[in-house]
Amino acid sequence: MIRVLLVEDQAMVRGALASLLGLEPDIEVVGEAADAGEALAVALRTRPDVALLDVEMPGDDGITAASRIREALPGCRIMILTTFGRPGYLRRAMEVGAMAFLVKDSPARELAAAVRRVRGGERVIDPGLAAAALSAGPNPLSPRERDVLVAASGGTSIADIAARLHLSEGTVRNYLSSAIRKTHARNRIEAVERARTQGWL
Amino acid sequence: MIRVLLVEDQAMVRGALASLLGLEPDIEVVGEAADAGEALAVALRTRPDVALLDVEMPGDDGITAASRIREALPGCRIMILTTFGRPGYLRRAMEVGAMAFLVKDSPARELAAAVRRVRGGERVIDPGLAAAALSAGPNPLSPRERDVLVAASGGTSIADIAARLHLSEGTVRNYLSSAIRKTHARNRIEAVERARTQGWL
DNA sequence: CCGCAGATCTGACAAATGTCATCCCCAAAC
DNA sequence: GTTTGGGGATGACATTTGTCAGATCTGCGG
Repeated sequence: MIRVLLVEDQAMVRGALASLLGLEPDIEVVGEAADAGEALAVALRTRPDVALLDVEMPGDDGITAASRIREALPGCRIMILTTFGRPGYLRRAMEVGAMAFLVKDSPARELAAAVRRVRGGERVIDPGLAAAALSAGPNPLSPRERDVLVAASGGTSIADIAARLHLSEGTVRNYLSSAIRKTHARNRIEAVERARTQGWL
Repeated sequence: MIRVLLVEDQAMVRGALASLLGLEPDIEVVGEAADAGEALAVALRTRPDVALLDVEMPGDDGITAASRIREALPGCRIMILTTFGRPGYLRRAMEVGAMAFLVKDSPARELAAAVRRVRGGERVIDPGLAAAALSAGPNPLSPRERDVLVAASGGTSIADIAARLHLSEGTVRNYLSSAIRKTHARNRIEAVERARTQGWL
């Protein structure tokens, strides 16, 4: 039996995935979690062979959770499952030692197959995605530029960003300007958009 | 047997939901579709008792698809399943004659229960969501304001919006200004954000 | 110790954006 | 038949942005 921990914030999707994996005779879902904190706790308690983590969730994301699980249970294999095949996500997932990176719009039957391959020590990564991640290069944003971009999403004004980050307005403008340049965007909103689709935020 | 059509763009989620419903002895998934066009075609071919549609998908959304299915198959009951419990979605779903409105973060076991209740002619709607939809009031945006807001998302400049919609720049500014006022936002980005979370786009 | 890069700030400037008053046209409502 | 509201436009104006050239200060590698 392959013992699997399932981490996904949307309860209905989580239950559905559990039922999907439950169909397989050699796979057993031994734990479920809805967020990063719960994920680590359940992992420690159930000691799964494989942890299957969604990236997008409230609070710390699935890759961060993966990193913590890996520290605590080095034997546990990590699989990342995500709606968005963003290059930056794949890169982070690899840095954290993930064995698989799956996108939710690939066919359902691939999930169990991937779990088996990962348990066997194989890596499972979409070749197209891998190429995109490599050709896109690493995240060009400095930590501060990233902070400012994050704060700028949702239409926050320069003045509010400055207040929230304890910076002068001029500094915020400078960071935004360089973030805009680095993302080849035409304004901060496009910059946020592009950085996000690259998985840089 | 309750014959169900499943419409969801993410293949893995679609497959997982099918497996979840497949566990029920009295429910049969007779068709699957990944977008609005496919949904109508499969509906006509399989004549399901119940169509379970996701809202967010590329191209026409699930509510639009629901409306077309209802026209073509008046006997088919419509259920809407969505990640985001946005008031405007619920309102549109009701206008289109949906019997159920479910959010993906409610528990998995509620899905089959809802399918049965809907087949029995009952409506299934989260009371909290219904209250939110009613208290939020109807969409205050005029059709044109809505168009302009949609075009403005993603950081498009005024000039580009004007070009795309064949309007003068001044007119675009006027529409954006009134959309900003109606959404109680401080700039167009916040306006897009708020309109979107209300389900007005 | 030097140089460099990142973080931070300032001031100045041009361009884009948001607001407002005012106008026209048209169709639906009263 | 007149009021009303949406669609569309113009011009003027204040504010917000994005850009650029400098200018500190810091820690780190050589």
